[in-house]
Amino acid sequence: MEGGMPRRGGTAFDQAGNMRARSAALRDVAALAGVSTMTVSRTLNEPERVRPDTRARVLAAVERLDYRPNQAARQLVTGRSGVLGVVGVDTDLYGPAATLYAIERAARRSGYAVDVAGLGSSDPGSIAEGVRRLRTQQVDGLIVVVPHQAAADGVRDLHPGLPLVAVDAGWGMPVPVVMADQTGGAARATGHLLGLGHETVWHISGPVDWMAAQGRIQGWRSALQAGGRLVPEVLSGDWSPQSGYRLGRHLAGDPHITAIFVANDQMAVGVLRSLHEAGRRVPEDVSVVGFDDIPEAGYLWPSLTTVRQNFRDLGGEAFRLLLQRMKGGTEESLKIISTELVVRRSTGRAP
Amino acid sequence: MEGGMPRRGGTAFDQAGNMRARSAALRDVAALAGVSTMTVSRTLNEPERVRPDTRARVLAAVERLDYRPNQAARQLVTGRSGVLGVVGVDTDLYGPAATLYAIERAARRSGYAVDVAGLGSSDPGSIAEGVRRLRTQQVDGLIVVVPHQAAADGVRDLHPGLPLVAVDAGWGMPVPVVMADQTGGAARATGHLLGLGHETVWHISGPVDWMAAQGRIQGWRSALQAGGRLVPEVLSGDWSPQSGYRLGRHLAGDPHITAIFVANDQMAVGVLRSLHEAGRRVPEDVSVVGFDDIPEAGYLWPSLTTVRQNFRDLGGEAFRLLLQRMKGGTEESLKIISTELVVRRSTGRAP
DNA sequence: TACGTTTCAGAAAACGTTTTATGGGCGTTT
DNA sequence: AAACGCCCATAAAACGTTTTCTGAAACGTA
Repeated sequence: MEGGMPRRGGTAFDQAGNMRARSAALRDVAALAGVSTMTVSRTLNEPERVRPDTRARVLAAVERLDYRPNQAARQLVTGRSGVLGVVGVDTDLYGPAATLYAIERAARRSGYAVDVAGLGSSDPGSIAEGVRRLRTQQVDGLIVVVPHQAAADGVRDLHPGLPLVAVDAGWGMPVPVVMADQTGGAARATGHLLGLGHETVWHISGPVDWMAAQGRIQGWRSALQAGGRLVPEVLSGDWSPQSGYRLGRHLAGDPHITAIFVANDQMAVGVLRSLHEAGRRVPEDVSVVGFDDIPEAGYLWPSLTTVRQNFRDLGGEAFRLLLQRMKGGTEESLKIISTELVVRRSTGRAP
Repeated sequence: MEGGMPRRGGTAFDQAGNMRARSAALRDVAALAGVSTMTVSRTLNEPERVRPDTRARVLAAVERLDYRPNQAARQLVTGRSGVLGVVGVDTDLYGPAATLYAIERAARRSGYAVDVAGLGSSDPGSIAEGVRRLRTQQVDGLIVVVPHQAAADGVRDLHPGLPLVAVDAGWGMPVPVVMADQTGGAARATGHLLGLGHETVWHISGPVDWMAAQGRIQGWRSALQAGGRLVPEVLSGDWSPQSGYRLGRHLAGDPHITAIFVANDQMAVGVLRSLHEAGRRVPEDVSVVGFDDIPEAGYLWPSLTTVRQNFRDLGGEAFRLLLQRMKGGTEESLKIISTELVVRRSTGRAP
């Protein structure tokens, strides 16, 4: 190798002799505009502090070279990456996906990028692993969407020193939490059915290690108890239509059962099906309420009475709280997103 | 301010006098282990090139200080960030969400982080903007999940110089493309209906500016033409159950229509509903086929015959192709993921 | 005109890692 | 016993930005 040219300050050529092997740096812009790198940096970050004509010259150079600041270099000195991490379960479920999109949208509006880390499972170890991955990426803040009890426990043990907000993690966490009003929604759903004259309401729940499942069970139970009703045994599914179908078949066989509150709409689809197969009409013989209000809910046959969760608000609030923490604020530490009962045709008066 | 201590090399104290205001750097580990920073770096990156006893000492120090490499610094010198960008439409639709998760999973397995950029709309400008955002984040490669025609056009104009793979973008792109076999799936669905004795098959499509919608229209049309059948006018929806319902009502009124191929399962839900309301039985009077095989499909009433897309494969292949490109390979440039007709109870012999 | 104040721009150091080049110790070969 | 390699470890430079400090010019006022 003969000598080699100095790397710093020289015009960039690639092996073939073409210009621009490496992309433009601050230095290149500065040279073209005839100013120092600092002036370029300032022009970009605090434009008002540089004289209009200088600014114009710099911006022209930026434009001409298609200059894009190197985030890594900036981050190295500022300590901020402009990236937010989102840890979530790796699932097709409507809720988590919708929440993720809402977070991303809110973050983007504020100029943050979003790094996602999916989790195969969600034991405390696995969630710690996800957090570790994102910390390695130097994220400025973290939103943990971990609806499992175990995961929530994992959140407690997390390394501090990084702003963090949990979504759906239940009460009593050492970090700010945003969650939908599962309990209230479930109670309203149950109350609605009781109000229609049903003796009691059966419940098909989600996996009991999910916070949301627990909240819905609790709301359902307390509504029954408030009305002095018998609290039937909880049937526990896994959120899938298939599990709804399977458990629904049990219930369909018992003619005394006239009202079912299902913990999510997907399982409700399976329940509706099992009732159809058993020849029990909805809502004439049996009333069904779901949870989530997935887009299909209003177009099932019959259309599904359900509890709507506003995932967009959920994600938006999670981001807002995180931003607050990142700025050092600490006012709010729990935000409950209200849920809404949407009455459609799958519920009717008790037979 | 009195003097101030030198920042470099000094032990880190915060204002209160506690240690570890800043997190451990290579230098700190090196000091503790009694070696140079380079030895630490090598221990972490090429462990076999350092003597076992030294290695042990270094690793102990790493452990003790809870050292995590600073990605920004590493990236600054290597030019690699270890981050992949995924730009996608900002939607709740099952397909895109499932694809994103599949990509994330595959990337994670290979040690890459994933940065997502949602798009409000997907005109060429908006997609260029999304790509720009991710380039700023110094991603090592880019997967563009942009099912719109307009977006696909936008991909053509993208800045080169960054490995890029498009998902669902159609043929003839200047970049590698991974897509599901929309056309074949639609043709099989249509052929299935014709095989059951139906005169012809009506089609409710997705928005015609979506590549997937175009592919399915084309498959449906060619299957009809191959059978010498009349090709009815295409009714175009927006993927939502509501639009399926609205368009379904038109078709439900015409007793000559006995077979409908719907471009996705969500719209099919709306179609089923409109048929029920009109008193037309499925499959006795009308047969319906959907597309996607969403989890609910098998539990609708009647269960829905549909074309299954393997989104996991789609995402996995997209990542594989991208990795290939990032390594400089250029063998494959088009990968078609096969689709599969799943026959259930919503299709039957022509009346 | 001289002085103090403000505004604008530049120089140098620093962020934490890897790349490249160099040096010392040790075993093997003649 | 000297010379040659090889392995292991180190020193210094470089990546591209911002922070901090310093200087010069421009402005207003006395």
